[in-house]
Amino acid sequence: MGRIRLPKSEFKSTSRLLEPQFVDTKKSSECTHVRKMGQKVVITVQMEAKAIKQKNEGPPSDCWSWRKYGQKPIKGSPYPRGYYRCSSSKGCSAKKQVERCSKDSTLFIITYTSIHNHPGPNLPNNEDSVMTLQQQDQETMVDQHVSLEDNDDIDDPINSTTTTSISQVQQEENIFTDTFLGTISSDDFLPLSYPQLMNFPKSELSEENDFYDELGELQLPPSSTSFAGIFEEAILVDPS
DNA sequence: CGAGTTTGACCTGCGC
DNA sequence: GCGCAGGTCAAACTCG
Repeated sequence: MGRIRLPKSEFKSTSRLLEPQFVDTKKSSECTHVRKMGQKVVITVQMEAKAIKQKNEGPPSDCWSWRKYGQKPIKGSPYPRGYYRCSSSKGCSAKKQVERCSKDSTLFIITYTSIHNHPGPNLPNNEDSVMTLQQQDQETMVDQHVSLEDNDDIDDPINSTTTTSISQVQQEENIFTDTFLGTISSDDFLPLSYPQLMNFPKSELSEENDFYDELGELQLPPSSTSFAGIFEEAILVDPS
């Protein structure tokens, strides 16, 4: 496949600056898996084999719109890892990686990095999408484990001690829905609508804000300001 | 025609 | 410094 690339200097001055990576604050002892990610959210989703087949082996969907921008075979795993970027909003830096567990092909490991700088598509005024997602949820999700990674070892998120039990998740969901959503059923609320999953610590949010401050020309819409407020108020899951 | 996917090349960080 | 592996880019392609 023919390909024309910008010179290195040109390359850096364009795309790289537009997509800042979280600064890795840890030393080189950490695994390469997370070398460029400051913090991230790892979700493991188990799907029934039937559901996987019905979805053409695709990853479980969530409330956001994602655009795939890459796929790489992962050493030691028979399944490739897919790289997705948020396409719900222009300029959103949210990304996710989807891979399947090498030991359990029905288990999807979804890693979210960066935060959305815009409201999600299934806020309370969008009941249709919520219903659709609820149906998807019931259809495919057998179990969900959620963990908020704080740049710790995530080599085995499935067995990781940082994994939060589903009951804890539901408790947090109730808090969230009671406070912000009101009418939406917490039972069926999908992972990515879920505030603590996107609630990186404030330091990270301020880093993100610093980035936009530096850009100067990229201004967040008012709605995203309140969205960030939601994140800051949401309960943070204690991985321990 | 626009949005999303595929896929090979390229970039970068890390270990040796 | 070199090689490996992970992450990203972007042209070509597909789909609705």
